[in-house]
Amino acid sequence: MSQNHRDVGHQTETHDWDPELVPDRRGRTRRPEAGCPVEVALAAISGRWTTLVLRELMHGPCSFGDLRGRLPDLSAKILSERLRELTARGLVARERLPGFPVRTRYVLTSTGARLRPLLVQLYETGTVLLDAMAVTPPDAR
Amino acid sequence: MSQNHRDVGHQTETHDWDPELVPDRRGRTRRPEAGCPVEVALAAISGRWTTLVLRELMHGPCSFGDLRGRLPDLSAKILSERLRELTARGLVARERLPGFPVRTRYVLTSTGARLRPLLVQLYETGTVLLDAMAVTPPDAR
DNA sequence: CCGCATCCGATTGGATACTG
DNA sequence: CAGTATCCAATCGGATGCGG
Repeated sequence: MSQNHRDVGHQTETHDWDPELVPDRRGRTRRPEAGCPVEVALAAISGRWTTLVLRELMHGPCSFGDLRGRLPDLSAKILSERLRELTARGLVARERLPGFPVRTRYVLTSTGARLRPLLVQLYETGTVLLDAMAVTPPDAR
Repeated sequence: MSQNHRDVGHQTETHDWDPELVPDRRGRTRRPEAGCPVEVALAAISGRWTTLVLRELMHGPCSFGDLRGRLPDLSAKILSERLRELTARGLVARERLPGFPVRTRYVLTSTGARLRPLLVQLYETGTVLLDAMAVTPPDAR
């Protein structure tokens, strides 16, 4: 069930596409295009530290200082940059609480929460790769 | 079932960790560390074009020229760079066939094939994000 | 046909210091 | 407490041309 009709439509196709890997036309790109779902997901988590910031927020709302405390080696500049990006992407919301000193909370949006399965899959895949590497050391060529 | 024992062990912990998100100690890092499974998985697919090259190889073995044909906007330099990286990571194997001109085939290793669920999850997550964006336009702040 | 070498512009990450 | 401003080094992606 792999080699089939090459003879339909206007033969613009160059391939047979695996329907699990590429279920619809948006995945049949010849270049890294912004509209491709894979690129969208990668863009959502792109940038160093981003997955760690998301991990913290998955555990619940955090203030700027909370995040700095949990990720002490992440500079304020980068943290603020990441939070701005995530906010711009609609994955995180900033809540300013009244009073003094200013209190701010960062919370995952419902969209941001939907990244959870991806983070879990990243963890699982990474674990698999680590195990495979242990069996077949990286330089067994 | 969220707030519990903070009083065990030597209280080096700062958190309660979500066991689905962070099943073991390797995920409880304060920095992007090479040993963290999430970093390992991200490193495996890192680099522009990498997921596209993997997508092609998931459909079966390819020669250098096959890949160039399928991804015409990917320059030879970058393609060769990506293939070297993937090979060094143990995800792809290079097979040189005898004869002239030289024939080379690139094939996923069994380890490389295990990236499939990650690529599928990236696609699914991207689709979810695209749908969410359609409902709540990116600039609805 | 299958690549590598060189060069270069753009982007990224980070250290440091400063403000409301 | 919650960030922004500047500056700088390193990395990355890509165009072009050469070699086995």
